[in-house]
Amino acid sequence: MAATETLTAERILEATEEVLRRYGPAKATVVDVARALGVSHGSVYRHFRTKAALREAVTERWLERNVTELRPYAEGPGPAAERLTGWLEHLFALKRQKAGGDPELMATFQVLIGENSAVVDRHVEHLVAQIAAVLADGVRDGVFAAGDHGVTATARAVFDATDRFHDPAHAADWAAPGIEDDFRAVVSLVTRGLRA
Amino acid sequence: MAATETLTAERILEATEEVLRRYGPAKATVVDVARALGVSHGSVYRHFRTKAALREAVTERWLERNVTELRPYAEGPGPAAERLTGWLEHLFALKRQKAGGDPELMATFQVLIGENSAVVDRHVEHLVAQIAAVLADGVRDGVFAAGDHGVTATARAVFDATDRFHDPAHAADWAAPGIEDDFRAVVSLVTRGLRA
DNA sequence: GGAATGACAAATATTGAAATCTGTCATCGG
DNA sequence: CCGATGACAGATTTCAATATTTGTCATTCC
Repeated sequence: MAATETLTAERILEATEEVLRRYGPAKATVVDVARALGVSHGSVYRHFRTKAALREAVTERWLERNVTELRPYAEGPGPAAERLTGWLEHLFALKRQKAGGDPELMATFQVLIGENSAVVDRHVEHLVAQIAAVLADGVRDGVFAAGDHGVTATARAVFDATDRFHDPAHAADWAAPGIEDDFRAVVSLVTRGLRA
Repeated sequence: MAATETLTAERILEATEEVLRRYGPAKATVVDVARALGVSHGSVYRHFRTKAALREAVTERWLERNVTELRPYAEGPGPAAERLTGWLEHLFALKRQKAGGDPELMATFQVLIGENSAVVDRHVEHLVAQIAAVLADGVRDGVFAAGDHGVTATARAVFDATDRFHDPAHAADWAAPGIEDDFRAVVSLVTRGLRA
């Protein structure tokens, strides 16, 4: 039906996301994706060497959106301390919203995450770099101390310390009552630890 | 063969642990446990109402050992700051050792953990209480600040912030190079955050 | 010429019948 | 009398036959 438009990697990725959303990671097949696009599955293989590569590309796209959403905090103006808490709160809110709003989609996402740890590692690098940018501003302004092992190591420590509030592995906890308090307590502990 | 000894809950738990170790969580059956003890499976049901209850008891025993191992840091003498880092390091070392030394056993353990979240929650309470005891000593001695929301909330924040280094969900990461540095960076950040 | 197709082999997943396991309980034996 | 037994029904798991999917490639079509 959509055979009029040319088949691009982008269109295949959109269809794949839709198929994953509808059937889940276990049942979504390349044939399903091709059917959704009204083409033969052979055509999909022209754009993606394997099913794994296709799923990896979807995962990458998905994660990339988070980085984009958080960029304002990393680059935006304002005091570094507020930008850091804003960044952490926004990340947690994003994740919680996704996990709470559509648990099945979150489960699908978690499977993809598990399949593509290399992609995830690269994504974590991006996020840590965003934290590091905020920390660097804070150090420059004298509100944060440069950590014992450099800003990047400290940024990673901030990311690791808040792991429970952004790692999909903990998504099941995010609906628990009191999780907000736990989050605030950790953020408070971490920001105290950063103070100059 | 061991039919001479009386059948106790304790002996059943030992046999169950052995069976779990040998066959893994998916294959370990109540019949296997009974066979290992040389009794009928009906006898096992005299001591544990269900297979789930049996597994829960094993999980509880397993976790209890950790609490015992860490008690010296919680109660022992010495400066609170050193006891805290010692406690955190010992916990991480314990977990890493188990995960690295016998990955299959760790996987088994992780399945049991997942099945028995109520038991795990109680166990976490115990661990947080141990941290809280150290923090309370530190506050008394003037080396730690009482957190904004009380010692227990702060203790939980310490536990949460170091989650990546004790939660079995992250066991796969514990063999990565640089994990030691990551751990030290988080502990450093946290202890800074606690200082009076 | 270059993108799209669909037949095909090998790998993977599904299915349903057979086997095993869980949990109960009437009976046994010390 | 009281713990242990094993036969049993219903639930779950296993296994092997069957069907689907993945990935390739010679051929088709624009």
